[in-house]
Amino acid sequence: MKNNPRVLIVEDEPAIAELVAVNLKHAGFLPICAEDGEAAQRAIDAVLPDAILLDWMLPGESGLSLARKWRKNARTKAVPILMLTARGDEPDRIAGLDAGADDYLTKPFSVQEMLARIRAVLRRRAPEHVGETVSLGELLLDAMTHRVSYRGEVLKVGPTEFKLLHYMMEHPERVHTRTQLLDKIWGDHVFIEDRTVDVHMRRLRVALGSASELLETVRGVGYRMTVNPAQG
Amino acid sequence: MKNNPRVLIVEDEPAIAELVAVNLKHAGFLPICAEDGEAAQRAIDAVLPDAILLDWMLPGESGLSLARKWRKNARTKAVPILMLTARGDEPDRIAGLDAGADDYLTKPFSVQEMLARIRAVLRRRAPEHVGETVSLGELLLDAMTHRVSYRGEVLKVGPTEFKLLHYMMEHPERVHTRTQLLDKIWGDHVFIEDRTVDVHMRRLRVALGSASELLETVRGVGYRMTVNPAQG
DNA sequence: CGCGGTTGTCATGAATCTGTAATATCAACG
DNA sequence: CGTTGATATTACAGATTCATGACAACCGCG
Repeated sequence: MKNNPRVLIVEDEPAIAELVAVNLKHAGFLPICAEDGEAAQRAIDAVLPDAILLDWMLPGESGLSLARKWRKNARTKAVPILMLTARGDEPDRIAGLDAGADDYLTKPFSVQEMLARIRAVLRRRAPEHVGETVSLGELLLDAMTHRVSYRGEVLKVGPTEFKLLHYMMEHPERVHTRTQLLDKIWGDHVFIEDRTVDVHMRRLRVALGSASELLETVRGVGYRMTVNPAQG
Repeated sequence: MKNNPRVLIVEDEPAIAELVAVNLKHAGFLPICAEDGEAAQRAIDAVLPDAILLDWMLPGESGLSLARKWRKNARTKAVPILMLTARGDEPDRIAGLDAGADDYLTKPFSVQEMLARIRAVLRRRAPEHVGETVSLGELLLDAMTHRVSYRGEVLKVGPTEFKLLHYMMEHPERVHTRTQLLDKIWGDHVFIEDRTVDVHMRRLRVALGSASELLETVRGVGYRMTVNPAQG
């Protein structure tokens, strides 16, 4: 229930974007909206989504072009792309799939169909995505190899700090109270001081080096990982 | 703060029961005592508690047996049970957890630990409270990420001011008296000067910057948040 | 056993927050 | 206008909360 799949919606028509977002949220996804290629790129740079709903017609860079670009990039290569097209004719479809789209939807489409197809591409990718790498901005964490890197530099992170980081990177932008973190990372049966979390945060910060700016303290509440650290 | 969790204490030793009850009450719980299985059953029949502290050794029916019984009953099935045992050895622990206990405490136990474990089992059962994001015009407040923004700009808001803002944004276009705000945000039991609210409103306004125009003073009554501020 | 590494706790000081009171402004009304 | 009651602003001491460094217990391993 926790790790709702992030679905990036790239759509310039606010009405459609909103409609899709509402339905996705209702279906247990975490929709993120972008009105053009630039905004979409920013969103992807921030947090890698689990799937992308990409409109064919966009102001500026076309959906086709974006799909090609993301397919080339190592980081985004594996993210499934669903093209949204107003036209259903063969040439466009071919072009879209050719550019690297995993599937396509013809407007107008039924909400049910959209959800079904998103689930399908996620299932298809699921095996290779399980326990793979999480990213937050330029910070990468690979659960398999148990490695963390920032801007290419490999960081040495202790066991507990790794688990902390992993959990927080899987739930970015969200404030976690000390108690919540204890429950999730240590287990809710252990009896540990809340303040101990502070110490581990400190250790994590030291390990992260300059990447520690992504880890914010929210006074009176807890901690948060963010792509957009408040500039001091 | 009204709905203090009810904790049923099933313990035949009056001294221990009393000690536990006092500490629970002090920690914001509503303790209910029962000296044996029969009394406990009556208490449960009366009002279903939120958690049960169950002594292992009891006159009459044993704690183990009671736990099993309650676990079978549909009404009490979901109530978390914490076993109190004098012995800490493995067999007892296994038997206790096997009978359906959620956790166990070995006497003598620290009050802090007891409280922590009770809170833990309550949290475990409690639904994950999700913070919704509230908006008022271009002012956004996200409880989940604990962030406030106005026209895209992220604002730094202190703890109390955040709570104030959150509450007032959830009830916009409505005047709140100082007393009402004290009740809702500080809690209806604290004794604080009405005028203190003024100071926090001032702090909130400073934090809001230009967004402070959405926060109006209603002379002689209190404060109000509105989308349509009266023109100066 | 000793060793390096990890873990939870604590003491301390710095940073920030809080409630109150004193003072300055303001708005309404005669 | 000037009075008056209410609100805004400022200053401040006490209280919280957090960061940090130190430390002892612990663990796995040679």
